Amino acid sequence: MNIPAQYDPSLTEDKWYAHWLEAGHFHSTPDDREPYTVVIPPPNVTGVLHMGHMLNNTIQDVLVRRARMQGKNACWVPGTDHASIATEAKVVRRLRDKGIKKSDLSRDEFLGHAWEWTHEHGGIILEQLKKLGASCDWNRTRFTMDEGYYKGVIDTFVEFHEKGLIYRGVRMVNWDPVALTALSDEEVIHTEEHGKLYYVRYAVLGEEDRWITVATTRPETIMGDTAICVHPDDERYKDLVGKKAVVPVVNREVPIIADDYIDLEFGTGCLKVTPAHDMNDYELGQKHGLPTIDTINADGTMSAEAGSYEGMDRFECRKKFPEELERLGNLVKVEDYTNKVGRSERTNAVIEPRLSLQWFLAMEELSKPALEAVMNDTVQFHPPKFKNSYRHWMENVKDWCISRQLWWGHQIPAWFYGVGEDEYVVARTEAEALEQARAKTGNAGLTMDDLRQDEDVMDTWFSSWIWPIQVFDGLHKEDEVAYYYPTNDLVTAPEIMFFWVARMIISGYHFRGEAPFKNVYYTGIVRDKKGRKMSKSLGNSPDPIDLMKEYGADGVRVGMLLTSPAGNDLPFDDKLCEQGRNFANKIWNASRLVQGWEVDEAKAQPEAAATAVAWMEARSQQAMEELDAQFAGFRLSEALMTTYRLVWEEYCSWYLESIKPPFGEPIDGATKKATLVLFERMLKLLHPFMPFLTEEVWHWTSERKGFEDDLCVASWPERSAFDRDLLDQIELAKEIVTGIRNIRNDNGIANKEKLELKVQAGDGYPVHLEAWIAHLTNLSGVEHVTEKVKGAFGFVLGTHRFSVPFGDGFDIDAERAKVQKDLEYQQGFLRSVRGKLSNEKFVSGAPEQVVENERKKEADALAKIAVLEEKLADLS
RNA sequence: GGGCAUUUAGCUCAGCUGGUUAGAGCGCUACCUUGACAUGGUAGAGGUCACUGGUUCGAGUCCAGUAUUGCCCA
Repeated sequence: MNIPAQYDPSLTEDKWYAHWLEAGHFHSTPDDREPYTVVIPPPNVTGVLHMGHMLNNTIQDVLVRRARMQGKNACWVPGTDHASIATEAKVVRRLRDKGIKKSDLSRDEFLGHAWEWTHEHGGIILEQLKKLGASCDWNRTRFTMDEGYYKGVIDTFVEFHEKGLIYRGVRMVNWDPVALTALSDEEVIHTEEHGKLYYVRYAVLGEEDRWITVATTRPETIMGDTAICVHPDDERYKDLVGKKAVVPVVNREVPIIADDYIDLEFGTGCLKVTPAHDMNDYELGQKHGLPTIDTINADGTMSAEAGSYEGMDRFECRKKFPEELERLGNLVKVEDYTNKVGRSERTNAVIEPRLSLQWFLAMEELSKPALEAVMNDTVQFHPPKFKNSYRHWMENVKDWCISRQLWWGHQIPAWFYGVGEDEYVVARTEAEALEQARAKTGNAGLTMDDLRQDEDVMDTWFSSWIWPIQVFDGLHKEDEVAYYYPTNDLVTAPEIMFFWVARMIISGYHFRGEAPFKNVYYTGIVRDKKGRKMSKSLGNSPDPIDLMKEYGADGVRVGMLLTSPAGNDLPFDDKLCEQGRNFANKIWNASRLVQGWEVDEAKAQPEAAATAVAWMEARSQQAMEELDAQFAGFRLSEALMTTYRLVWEEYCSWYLESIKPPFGEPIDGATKKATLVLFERMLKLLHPFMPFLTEEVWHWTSERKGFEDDLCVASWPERSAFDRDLLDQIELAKEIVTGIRNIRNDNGIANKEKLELKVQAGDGYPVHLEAWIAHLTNLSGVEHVTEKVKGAFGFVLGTHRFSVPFGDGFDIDAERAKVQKDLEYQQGFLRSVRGKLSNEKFVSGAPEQVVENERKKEADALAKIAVLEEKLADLS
């Protein structure tokens, strides 16, 4: 076989992905096996793959592929999210580019455009995931607005409404004046921004030249003031409480009230209370029975209540209004000020707290079992540090505003039959709604034309929170959900712990009485080299598809996982993918080597090879033991590193070098056979991380007859007892090898030149490994001696002493310096050990085992020092 | 402002219940090319474990404080 020296992923990846699909390896149906289920965090339907997806889905695929090989019925359910606000914003933008305004369209016309966009761009991201090798069950692909799913969302709404948990209410909400919709708290991003703090004085009614001064960052809301508030203990203003102040410009008389909410230190200690435009003021207003005057329209312009400013943008008004205050003598001073400003996650518009009538879901009772489940580890968080913030949020959970003033999404199934805000019914279908409305009104003549459905849609998360149930149509039928639910592992970003994870656990308990998954693995944020979050606007995110073209999907997968412990940010660097690609190439070449060996069945197995086989057998078992622990703890980076070192360092650098026959010679049958067994084990361990390359070379190692022989569905290697003593002995033998190589290196002795080794063996010297050592270091022979060897390079390991007789012209000074350095190290070591042993308290206080250990170290160090001193004397 | 984390080699990270003068990968340095792979091999250098105090026979590991960086919440 003529195989190129370099691995070319483009020749294998598409081929094997198509092969796996054809074989149906990723498709799952319920059977007798233990299920292993993962539901994908559904990406936005019109999104494209970014580095965050790459990380997230690589992790999921590693877990799923490993489970599949372990004989579980692995089911990874893919799908997409309709992403109400994000998608609608994109559609609006596209229509605007075509010169169409959303307001010129009917709801149905707009939805037509949105569906068109969805069909055009939807699913691109799923195709991209296939390039990554994601082993999803594509037959199960769901969309949060496909027919069955839509129905599930509506049913959920109706059920909670029937239980009295969904209600309508006037609340202060986060209003996005650009998207013209309410947002949940989680969709608002707070950042520090520079602004100004305006000091404005209000005349106190009935007192000559008495003023009360407030500090505000939002002077444009002054016209909506309905009180001035001071702290009840504030001596400065005590006598003013109960009096009235006059709001400048609009000349409204408002009460001066007292409340301990006020921060004495902030500004002047006086607060203007504007219940219509500030969350806290609203609560103060409720508490003190203040009127609410709304001076800002939904689109962010000033309302009729703002008098001559009507129609002016709120930020323009913020500039103009203080000018009028100054003319009137009410503006005291203006300071520069930095404060937190909330902006819409989607449109970046400054959020306007706004009173509006919205739909809410009462959360307090619902969330209790979900809090409990995480705190008692029924649902385990990885890493567990996230339990803290989860608890904090769940203990302070607020009612969920689930309505959005958008068109793209699940329309709220409420129909109004009258003009009053309470004159509505909630139903699964129009027919049901009509029936209910007739019953409620007693008017049997009511028709659909008399009903008007609520214009709003539901928050996107109100559909994705039932994802682990409804991807199996679990709200409507039991067959599949009973088998696959609860799912096993969820892999997601901590940013959406509240949006999504917490709510899935809540809905899981509500609908199925148990949590939707057992483990939640939180990935970190992918950052660039400078530590910045990767984002489209910064343009610092590489295109994953380009990366996969350059380094291969396997290379990128390895790159993503190399430095990403759970919950830690991933400082991404192309270098990591390069490392992954190099690793792929290494495996490729190791395969080439093994593949190329001719076998001579008559040839006896060399002792060195037999040793190597026994050692590699034990070493790979030991690595599998480590891997199991690492996977159990979701320490995937460590698991990858364990596999990486096992394959590269131990299998390639030590094992293959140990068994390699001399150039041009065949290998003996026993060694070749054992090597193939070991190599297949390596491929299995590698497969979850590097599926394409491993599947390719898997098919070289032996004849594969059908789909069932694919590595993708091969059985995970079985654990068995292994020879730990041999592993320890080999570690010592490796040090001997290194010692001899060092002598060659330091003295410029070529590898071809045979050397003689003389050994003064101490206790536990691994004499049976000598053939192996000799093979790796090209020795002419090993001689055991009892006397010290003169005229030789030497090194000491434990109580064993090794010498290599000098050849011609060696550097005696360099050798002496080396011995001297070693001696100093040993003397320092001895001092530290003796420091402990001479400490009365250590000897009496520390456990016997520990003291014993120190005594042994002391003895070893003394022996080594004696040898080194002797050696030094020889050299002088 | 409140809460939670972080701080160990040039970089990215391990180091579990305190007990080898601290480990890995990458990078770096030296040497090595007819031989699986230079996307490689062999070897090497590199750390007062953020700082200050404390507990202990013994602290990277526990406690307190300070500083640092980051995240979440208000």
